[in-house]
Parts: sequence; C-alpha cells; structure tokens
Amino acid sequence: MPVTIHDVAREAGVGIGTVSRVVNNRPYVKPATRERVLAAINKLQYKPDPIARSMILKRTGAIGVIVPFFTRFFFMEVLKGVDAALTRRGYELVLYNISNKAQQDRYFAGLPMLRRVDGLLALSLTPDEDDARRLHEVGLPVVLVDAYSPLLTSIVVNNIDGSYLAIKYLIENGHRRIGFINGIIEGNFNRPFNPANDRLIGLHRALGEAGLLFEPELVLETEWSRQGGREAALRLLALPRPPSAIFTASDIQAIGVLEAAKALNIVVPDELSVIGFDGIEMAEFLDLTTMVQPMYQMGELGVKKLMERIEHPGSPPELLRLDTRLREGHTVKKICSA
Amino acid sequence: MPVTIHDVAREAGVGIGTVSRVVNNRPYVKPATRERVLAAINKLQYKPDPIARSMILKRTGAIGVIVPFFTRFFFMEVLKGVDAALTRRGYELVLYNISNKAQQDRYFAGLPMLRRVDGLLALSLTPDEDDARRLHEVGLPVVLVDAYSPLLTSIVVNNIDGSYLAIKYLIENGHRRIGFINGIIEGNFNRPFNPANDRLIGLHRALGEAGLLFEPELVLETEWSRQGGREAALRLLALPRPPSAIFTASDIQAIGVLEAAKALNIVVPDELSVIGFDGIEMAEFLDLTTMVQPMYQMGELGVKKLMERIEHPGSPPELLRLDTRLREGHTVKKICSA
DNA sequence: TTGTACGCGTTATCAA
DNA sequence: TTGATAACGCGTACAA
Repeated sequence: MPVTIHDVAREAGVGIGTVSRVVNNRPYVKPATRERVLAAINKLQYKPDPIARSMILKRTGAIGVIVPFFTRFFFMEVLKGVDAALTRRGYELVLYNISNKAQQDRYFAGLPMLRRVDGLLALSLTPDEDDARRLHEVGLPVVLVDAYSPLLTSIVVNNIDGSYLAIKYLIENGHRRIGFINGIIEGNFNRPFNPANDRLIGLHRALGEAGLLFEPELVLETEWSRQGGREAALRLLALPRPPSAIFTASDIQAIGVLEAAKALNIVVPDELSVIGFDGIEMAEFLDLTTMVQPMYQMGELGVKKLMERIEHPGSPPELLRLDTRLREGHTVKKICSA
Repeated sequence: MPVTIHDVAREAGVGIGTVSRVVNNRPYVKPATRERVLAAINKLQYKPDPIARSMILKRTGAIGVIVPFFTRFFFMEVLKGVDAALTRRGYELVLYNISNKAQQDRYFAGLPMLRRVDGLLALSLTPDEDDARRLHEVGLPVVLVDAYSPLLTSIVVNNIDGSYLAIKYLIENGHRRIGFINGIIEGNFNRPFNPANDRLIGLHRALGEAGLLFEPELVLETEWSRQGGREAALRLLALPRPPSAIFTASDIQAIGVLEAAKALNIVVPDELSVIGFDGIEMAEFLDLTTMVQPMYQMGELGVKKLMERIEHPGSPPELLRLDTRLREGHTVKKICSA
C-alpha cells in the first residue's frame, strides 16, 4: 500500500539506486534525471521508510530519555532543555518514564531498546555497577544527568556547595536552629554525587564552619513531594524548640513547608524562614528563596555530550560539574545581618 | 558485532526458523529443542533487533504523542494519563513537542514519522482540513485529545458547559461585573469544540441567562501563561469600573491574576474573586476555585481509543465528550448567596 | 552517470 | 516438528 522506492523508480523510469541518490542528495546524478525523479517523488508523495532506513544505516535518529517520574517539576525543566537541543538537531525523543526500581532495572539491564535509539540520556538515575559496565561494553552511548557513574559521562551539579551556601546564607542572616528536609537518598548513598547525600554533607560543612552543633532531630528525609515537605515541616514545627529556618532539598518540598506554615498560622518569613533548592518556576511565583540549579542547561548539555559520544563512541567518559546560585525571594528573614 | 538470530541458530544447531519460534513462544517446537535454543539465547545474550522485527511486522510498539509545549501544566497532567496507559500496554512513547505552527504542519502534513509509530495522539492540536483527510487516508491511527476534527476520533471536554457553570457560579454568588481572560483562540475559531471559543460561548450563555450585559471591555485574550494572565488582570483592574470577579480560561492564567492582585495589594477573595479552569495541582495548593477537567482520564481514554483504532483501522471516527466539575477553593467571595 | 544485486535481521511460508 | 527461502524497503558496492 505505501509507496516504496521501487514505485518511484518505475514512475521515473530509472533504477532504485538513482532514486536513492536523489533522496539522499548525493552527487553523480544528471540534473535532468534528478528532476524526473523529484517529480515522481512528488507525484507519488514518496517518503522513505525510516524503519528500513535505520535498518541499514544502523541509526534511528532518536534518543531515549529515561527519567523517574517526568512529572516532577525539576525534570520538566531539564526536559525542556533536552527537547530544545534535540529538536535543534532533528532528533526524536523517546520518553521512558520510570516509576519504580524494577522498571529502572528493566531498562538499564534488559536494554530492550537496544538499537531503537541512538543514545540514552538518564536523568537522576544511577545504573548499578553491573548495568554501567554492560552499557559501557555494549557501546550504546549514554550520558547521566544529575547522577554519576565512573564508567559513564556524567553531568552533576555541585550539590555540596549549593547546600553549603544555602545554610551559610541562613546562618549569616542570624539563624542558629536550622531544620533540613532532605529528599530520599536513593540507591547507594556512599557513592559520590548522590544529590540528597551531598546536600546533607553541605549542611554539615556549613554548620561546622560556623561552630554550630548538628542536631539529628532537625534533619528529616521525605519523598521529593509537597506532601513529604508538608508532613516533615509539621513535625519540625511541633518540636519543643522548633527551628527558625527550614532548608529543603527541593522547591516542591519547600512549598509543602509553606503549606504547613499556613496551616499552623505561622507567618513566613517573620516567624519561619524557608529556603528551597532547584529554582522551579513555581518557586519564583511564590517568592521562594532558593538555590537555583541550571536545569535547562543540564538538559542541553546532556544532549550535547550525548551527541559527542555518538560521534566518538570510544572517547573516555567525562565528568562535568555545574554550579548552583542563590536566588533571593522573600521567605528568609534576616534576624541580624552578618 | 551484535548477536543475531543466525548466531543463536548455529550455536543451538538448529535453523533460524526454530529460533524465531522459540523467541515468539510459538507451538510446534519439541521441548528438548526449545531448551537447547533457550540455552543458546541465554549464553549469547541474544536480544531480537526491534528494528528488523518491526520492519516485517509493520508495527513499532511505539506511539507518538504530539503536543504543543508539553511543559504546560495541563499537558503534563494529560501526559501522566497517557504514559500510564501506554506503559500498562507495553508501548513506548515518542514525544513530539511542537512550539510553532510550522512544526505542527511538518508533523501533520509531512508525516515523516510514518511507520515510526503505530499511532498518533495529538493534544490540543487540530490538523487542518487537508491534513486530517490525509491522516485519514494514509490509515495512520490518530486520536485527538482536547481538539476536534470530524474525520478523526476526538476526545473533548464540554467547555461550553464548564465555562457556563463557572460564570453561573460567580453570578449566583452575587457578582455582576465579571472579567474573562481567555486563552488565544488558535486556528479556525468557527470550528466546533475549540476550547477557547467554547469558553467564550459559555460566558455568553450564562450572562444571557442572568440578563446581564456582555461587556467587551471585560473580555481579554492572552497567551496561556502566567504572564498573560497577569498582564490582562492588570488591565482589567485598571479599568474605571473594574470587575469584582475574574474568570480565566486556564489555571495558569488565574495564577497570573493572583500575582497581579498581590502586586496591587488587592486582597483575594475579599476585594477580587478569581476562578480558573483546568484543575492543575498548583491550583489546589493555592486554594484556587476552578473548573476541573479530567486531564488524567483524557490521556488514558485517548490511549484506549487509539488502541482500538489500531486494532480496527476501518472503524468510523468517534466523538467523546467529558465533563468538567467545579472545585471550590477560597478565591471566590460570596457577595450574597443566591 | 546509471542500474543491478546483495545484505541488514526478522517473520512467514512451505516443502520436507 | 523442522529448516530453507522468500519477503520487508532501503543503501551501496560494483558492473555497465
């Protein structure tokens, strides 16, 4: 039913080789012939079959993006950058949404998509030792964004610094009792560049530098969600000596904190300071002070690096670090200036 | 380099046909033979090449979702439903993000993805006459969600009713001067089921029913964005006789209205009532009163209908209508109860 | 400059 | 129950 290259060849009275050459803009076709072929193509509305084409070319023109819950704002922002970079290069985007560990394993280990995509971009997902090695061996180009593996090109943000700066900012503004609502530390927390773990480390560093005690009761770990943030905040604020400021590992959790404060009639920032992490759009609207990650750029850079790996499959894995920056909103009270 | 069906056949000492039968769990394979093949497959870590497979099967196991700016909250919610339904059925999701009309044409008209996906789900995008006919002729299964074409299966929400109910709700609560911030009416606004246009119609109906005058100066049309909503609100509120309530065609615009109110020190709902449309998560957090669309279900239903079309390519296009419902938050003041 | 034949990795057909 | 062999639609040597 669909029109094939043979139909075009017959229509134009040439061989399929010639049609192929015309379609792919290759030399050695007499202008007159080219015209005839073009006319036939147009008349028959011929479109080369991408499947058959990638069968022989061994490339699909698509890259896979594997993300846990693409619906989280952080990922949305990164995806924007990914999409823009991909579209610019004429690549298609196959989205693999992971909602549990089993699925993650299926994708990383099973590699069922082998050959369906020319490369893989993983967001906030760390393949385990074995998977990483296999990916590396199979030769499927992979880039990790917001995750790290020594065997794979990884793009990470400086979470330790970001967290450190956030806490330092609070301390400089006179806060001494600081709550920290962290996200769940997924996977092996001993590994370097685990976002949640690194943010905890940053906290320690800032506290230590200021000579403040680390108080375990002020540190909670929740889902990366509004509900998680809210519930944790309620617990922190119910403490005999509640914190004067709360730092969260993500903006969405910070929003949960704001929600909790509202429910308790606690005024932000007068009675409670809040600082988030990410820099999602919603945070801007809420005037939330936050550590901004370059999410869009992470997506763009991820694609760029992935393209490089597709071009040069053999090249050694790289590690790229990006920085965060503070965006001041109106949710942090300056108890006393430093 | 990659191991093929031939390698497995050789390893197991059988023909490729047998291997194929084993791989696809088909009958007529002696248990002993099956075992041998399975062993070979396992030993060689053989994975069938999906490309070659779909070349002959004529199906890719992927469906394309074409959406204008997937980053808008409304689409996110719909996409969640789409993704869930697709994952459940083992389909892959190819995302086509459209950011301008040219791209839309390229996808609808050019059909370059012909054969790359088994079906197409379009969100809030209406192919024009020609494209619709071509899609229909080519036989690529298509389902429109939040858009309508007589030639294609379409899933729409009852926007007229939704808008009517929203306005009626405001009127019942004593509002007489109501601003309406609509989204841009894309494409041909004469067509039925154009969301923006239908919401305008609903306004007319409710006003008419209540014997209120339609005042053009109170109706603005903006981008479906926070900025759009904010700017429009600023204009409405600068009117000599500003409205006591504003209805927006989307929650994100309503949030822009809240932003404008805050900037002007206008208290919501005491001095200004706001009602949105969509029911996105952020609206819930902000306690925004809004007309809720069944976004998740729209996505799910879209996939379901698309699957049906894939099974029965010849079946006539359907038109499915879903209803909206009011979710009361705390952004509408009851001036007087009805 | 052009046409033919072959190969890509599968599934389907059919004779054995 | 099995194994050759023919498609599928295209790109590409290679021969003409």
